[in-house]
Amino acid sequence: MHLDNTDLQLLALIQSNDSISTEAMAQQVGLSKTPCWRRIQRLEKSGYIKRHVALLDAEKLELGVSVFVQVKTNQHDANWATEFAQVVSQFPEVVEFYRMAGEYDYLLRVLVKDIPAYDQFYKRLISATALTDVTSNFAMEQIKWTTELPLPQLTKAE
Amino acid sequence: MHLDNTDLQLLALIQSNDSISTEAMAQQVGLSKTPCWRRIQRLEKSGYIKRHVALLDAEKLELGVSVFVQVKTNQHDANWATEFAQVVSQFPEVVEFYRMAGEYDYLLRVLVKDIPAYDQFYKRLISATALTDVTSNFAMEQIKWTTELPLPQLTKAE
DNA sequence: ACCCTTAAGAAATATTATTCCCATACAAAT
DNA sequence: ATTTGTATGGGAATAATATTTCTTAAGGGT
Repeated sequence: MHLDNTDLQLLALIQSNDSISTEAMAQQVGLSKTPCWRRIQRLEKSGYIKRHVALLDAEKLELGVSVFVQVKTNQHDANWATEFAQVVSQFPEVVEFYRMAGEYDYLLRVLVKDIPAYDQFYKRLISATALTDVTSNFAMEQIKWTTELPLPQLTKAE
Repeated sequence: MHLDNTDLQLLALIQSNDSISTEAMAQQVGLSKTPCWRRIQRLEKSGYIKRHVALLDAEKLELGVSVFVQVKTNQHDANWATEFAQVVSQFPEVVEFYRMAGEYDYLLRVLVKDIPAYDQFYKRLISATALTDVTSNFAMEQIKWTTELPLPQLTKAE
């Protein structure tokens, strides 16, 4: 499926602000609301738009501490990996979870209230997974965090 | 400001799915739509709800590669740090950016199409910041990624 | 009992989303 | 050149939803 300039503009708009009405969006991209609405429908059905969510204030909700957890393991068979992915993903505190190339095997971002809360989490993690080589790195400050994908710059003409 | 169980339920709901109508939300938390709507307004005005966004499919948009960049520096004065934060935040590819405790000073998550695209980014980053100690770690697989905060479990009675 | 505050809900209204119908542009086929 | 099909846009009507308005009930303090 092909995305033209207008589609990209709409995606850029909607990933930055989803409160805006179809009519207002239409104006911004130079369409009337019907074709604009249809394009967004199409982007949703084709999966470019995955979901609509509200972003909450982590600080206000006492979840201001991000901890990055590096995991090394010597278990490398597929079954173990699947099981491990399953178990770790269950934890709501684990908001990001990657399998890595290089130095360590997995990287987690864990979101907690404070250090003691992290310690609680850590103990649960260890007992659930029997990991041994786990390094925790604490973030002091979140300088930037965005859900906006770096979309390609729009071409002037098509 | 105090959040009761219903507020937390609403936050949990809306951070998971913002397409749902006020009426449907109201049903789920056992309210009629007016008080439900008012609670959400209140949560927005008080800042618990920061914004409403659409989440796009990074794979489909050819932005499937996450690179974690660890930065060490010996510059530690406040002016330099402010300037650095500014410059790095400008890059749209930098979707997360933390100041860290411990081993390294900063951690970035950079979102790119592929390795060559990362190399392009890397060169721009280096020339913009004059950094020397930079380690790049590539994610092979994104096992979990969510914007949903781990909200406290709801209490049975208040 | 009385006042005051807080929160709920029903109904009315305003706004927005969605559908329906038609128009235009362009390309391929005859 | 005319036709036919396909893709895209837009105006107007309708349906759904958000927002306001008004009213009621419950609890706490005097």
